[in-house]
Amino acid sequence: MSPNQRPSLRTIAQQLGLSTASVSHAFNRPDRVSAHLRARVLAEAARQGYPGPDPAARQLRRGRADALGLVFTSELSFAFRDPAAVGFLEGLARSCEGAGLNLLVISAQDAPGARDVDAVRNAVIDGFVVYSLRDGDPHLAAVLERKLPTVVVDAPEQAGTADWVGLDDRASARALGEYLRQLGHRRVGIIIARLSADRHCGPAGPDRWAHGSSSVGRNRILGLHDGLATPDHPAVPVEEHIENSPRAGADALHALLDRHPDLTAVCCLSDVLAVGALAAAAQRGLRVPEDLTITGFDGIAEAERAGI
Amino acid sequence: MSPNQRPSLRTIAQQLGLSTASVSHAFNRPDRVSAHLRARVLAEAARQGYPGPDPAARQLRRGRADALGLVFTSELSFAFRDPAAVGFLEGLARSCEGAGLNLLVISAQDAPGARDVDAVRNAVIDGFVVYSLRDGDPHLAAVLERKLPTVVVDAPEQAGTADWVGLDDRASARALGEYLRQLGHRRVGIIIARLSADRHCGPAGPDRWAHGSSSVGRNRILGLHDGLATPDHPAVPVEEHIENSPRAGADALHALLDRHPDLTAVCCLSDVLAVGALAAAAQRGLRVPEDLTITGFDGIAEAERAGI
DNA sequence: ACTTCAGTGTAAATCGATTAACGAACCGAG
DNA sequence: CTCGGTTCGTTAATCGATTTACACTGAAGT
Repeated sequence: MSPNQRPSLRTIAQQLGLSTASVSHAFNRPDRVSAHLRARVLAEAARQGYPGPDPAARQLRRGRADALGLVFTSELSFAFRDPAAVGFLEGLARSCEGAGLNLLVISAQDAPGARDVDAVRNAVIDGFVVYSLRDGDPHLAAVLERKLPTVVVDAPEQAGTADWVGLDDRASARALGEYLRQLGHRRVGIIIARLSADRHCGPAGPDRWAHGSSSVGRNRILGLHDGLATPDHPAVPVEEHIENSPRAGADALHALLDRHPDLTAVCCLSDVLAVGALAAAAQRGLRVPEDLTITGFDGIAEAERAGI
Repeated sequence: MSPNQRPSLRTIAQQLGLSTASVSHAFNRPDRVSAHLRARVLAEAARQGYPGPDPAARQLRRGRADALGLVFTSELSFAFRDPAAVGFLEGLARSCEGAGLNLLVISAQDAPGARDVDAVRNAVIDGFVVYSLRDGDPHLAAVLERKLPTVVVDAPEQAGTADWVGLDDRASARALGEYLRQLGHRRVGIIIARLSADRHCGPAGPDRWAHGSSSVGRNRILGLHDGLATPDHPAVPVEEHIENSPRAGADALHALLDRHPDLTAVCCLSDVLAVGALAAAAQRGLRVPEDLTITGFDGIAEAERAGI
């Protein structure tokens, strides 16, 4: 009634001398009111500049938000640059569209904590998708507390009550290792990004990767080891870099070859790294695969183009 | 009380013989209740498995959702592949983190309509950011209907009551055109992606680009024209491609040069296109910039790397 | 004994909508 | 004239929390 009041179902109903129920029906259940009434309601709504039923109120009453929360890797910047992650995001976005769901992106920074976990607590959504978090990330705990339907993608594998999807990284890496072994490779190196939350950059020993907080990375290394290591040849050298990017792959390849000039193959544990490693190999005058074999991991388009 | 009821402030209050107000305070205003009471409440909450105050209810009462809606270009797939868009997304995500806001991504498909605009209608958010939509996109209308604070980025420029940020595309393109002219270029071509919603692929005449539904593209072409065209030299040939990708840039360059072998310079209206065009030029055995000048637009990292 | 005040907790209105269940009017059929 | 069946609308409970007053209890001040 009062002119400066924000319009709502009630203001419309009052103005028209109707019940809010009728107005609600006019919006949501056209078949349950007469065409005439509906027209009157819509007209009055337009007159008052009513934006339609308030989503928050509706969500409270209906108990569903028509939105999904995606808890995404800490470094959004790197995430967006990683075609594997982008591919996943794209697919998810597409499915959501199909299902009429919105997508709420929650980035899981490593930061202090409180503020950020709040994002998980306050998200108005019906369920969570958790993408590739590190072991023990507090966001996952916060997610589980919400008791909403949840799917964990890739990592961490121990996600409590939540559903999990992902590759069997260890088995596939082992297959790759065995294949390389069959090809005759005996001295193989590994390049990987961000085993753990700290910003280590350089060689990583077994103690480090066995306890890294990225289960994906850990499993891929372990798998390669399963496939490659034998009594007659020692631990596989691992080169770690903080970034997952072509540049990082290149830097790491140089570092690795400087330290182990005798390697005949290098496994990059993501395609993005492999792209950089290829470039670095070329720069060193190495022919691939004659002088050096390089492998990737993921199956992204860029990699195909680069001929990995 | 009843054992199978979902926990809420009230179930906790009842169990403890308190008022819901006290329980609410225990959660949000620790200083307004005694430490003892607070502890009891928290304990009971844990016992019942209470996930904390319901975000939807809180949002209804408080009137704010702590979330921003981003209405994003139709083709999410391309959007994610365009470093310019990704850069924007990343920056926005970062700012939201800083402000304690969540980010709700709403993709604006071209599709049928109804279903999709609903996403805009149902989004539980405090404000909109609209990124680079085509003129007349129904999503923008839906956004404006919500009467929330809104910022339109890049396009469309005529955004009604909403705020707008973006480049002065026309002026910067003109500057580029004039610069090329000074360098002595007289025969210049243009490569651009998606002037309009239809899937046109090939040469685009003035009639087409003057009425294209992408104001960004239109302005850049018009600006180049301002800077390049003179009485003694006719309209600048424009080659359009449906995609904004390196491959598209390459295809377009071939098409353009096949049709106009005498061009001395080609302006790609996005860096992504330019990257592809560079590759295509190399493939044709053209040296850049000796035989052919190629320009980009955006300032993305990949472009710098490619030496544009 | 009479304010006054600090410390704690409560009552109750409210945010804006949805939805079962019900009632009134009307209509042709028996 | 009455009965069963539609059609159109309303009543009222409810979703789960927030927040402004206000009430109560002791203790301290005068």
